Amino acid sequence: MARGKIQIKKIENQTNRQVTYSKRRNGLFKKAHELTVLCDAKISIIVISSTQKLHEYISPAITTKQIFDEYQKTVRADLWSSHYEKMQEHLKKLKEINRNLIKEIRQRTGESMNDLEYEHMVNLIEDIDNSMKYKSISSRIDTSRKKLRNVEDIHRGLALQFDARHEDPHYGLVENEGDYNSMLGFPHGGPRIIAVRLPPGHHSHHHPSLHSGTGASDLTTFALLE
Amino acid sequence: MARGKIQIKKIENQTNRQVTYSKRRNGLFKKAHELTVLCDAKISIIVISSTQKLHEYISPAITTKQIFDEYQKTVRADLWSSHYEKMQEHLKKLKEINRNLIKEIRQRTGESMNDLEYEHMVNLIEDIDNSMKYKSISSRIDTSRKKLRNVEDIHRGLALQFDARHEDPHYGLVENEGDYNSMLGFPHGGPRIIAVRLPPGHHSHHHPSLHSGTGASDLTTFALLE
DNA sequence: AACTATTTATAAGA
DNA sequence: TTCTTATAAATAGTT
Repeated sequence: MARGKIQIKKIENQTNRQVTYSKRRNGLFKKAHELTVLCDAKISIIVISSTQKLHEYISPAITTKQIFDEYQKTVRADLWSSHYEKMQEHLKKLKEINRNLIKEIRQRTGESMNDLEYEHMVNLIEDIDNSMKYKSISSRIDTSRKKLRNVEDIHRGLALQFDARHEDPHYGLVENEGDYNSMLGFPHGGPRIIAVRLPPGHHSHHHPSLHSGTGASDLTTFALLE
Repeated sequence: MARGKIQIKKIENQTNRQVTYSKRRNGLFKKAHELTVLCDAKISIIVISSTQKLHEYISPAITTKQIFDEYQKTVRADLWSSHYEKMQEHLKKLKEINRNLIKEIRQRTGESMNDLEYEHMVNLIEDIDNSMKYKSISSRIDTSRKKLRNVEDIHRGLALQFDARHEDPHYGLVENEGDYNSMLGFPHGGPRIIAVRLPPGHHSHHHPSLHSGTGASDLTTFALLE
């Protein structure tokens, strides 16, 4: 940037490169320090030269470790965001499948589900959909996970009921539900849903299930790990 | 740096500071990237604004974690260097004490130690002193530690012999030997030296001890954890 | 390590 | 935010 413009590409001349490295590294650190002072920022710079020598700049009143801890926190938050978005997509798929299942079940079983139950389910799904539009993570994630579990609940219950009658539903079931839990540090599997077949006539008191009470199958789903 | 010079001190106007922060941060990252390309360097920059927002620059083909690992390695190496220097100082003190002890013992016990043994000891100490002048760490540290142990060996043996006769030696014994071992990740205490009193007439085959065979005390030192 | 001719960055204003 | 532009700073090539 002086006495002639240069291209930004590796300087092949070794001596030249060394000189430029030293000059520009100092320039970089100076700029960093100015930014620190002018804007009350905290900056960590670590530079490793082509010869593996290490230089660092660190703002006063902070340590490199502190900055790195902060960085790690943020990265984790970003993972959460991306996880959250994946959850939303997943939910969307489940919602679609559920609609199809409900529709199919209504068509196949006639009035196996009454209008009130149907409304309830649709409203629940809308509710979930709306609640997922909020992006704030931490305070809502538990609620969201519960709702997701409920949707899965419904989904599995319906799918099982459905399977009981149709061997090949031809629905685009979500094949890979995503291993969200391991991303979040849960042991493998994480919170689980289980479906149990109860004796005919038995109805759970714990869980106001949405499953239709008709037909031969009498499935009730339970959320584990509550 | 334009339309008027500014002082490098915190910009009090909030809006202004925000604008400058954004501009200069971009400038800093651009400079960093140029340095990366021109000089084949690896750079990590993490900036935390006064409002705790975090931005980062990282050179292509590397991760922040890798850079930080490298940084930690270097820091550890620096700790080693400083540890090594402390060891050298410690050795110096031990050496001085040993000289005094030897001198004292010679004076007090006459020919309890013959000239050959004395020469041997002095040469050993000189040898240690010389070897400690080399600063390369890793390849020599084990040797050095062994030699330190030997000096401690001698020191303790002499001190014990001496104490056996003089309750108050008035020597400036090193009071705090420094917990080097815990710095180096050894469990507490690390390699130890123990002095045992053997039955009169018994002489160890394992350890050509330098202690004088005269007098009532017959102490032999053993290095543990070999 | 200095020295400068130039390029680049950027402060203030729009 | 983005653009403009006068001016301050950085720096490439040279000594």
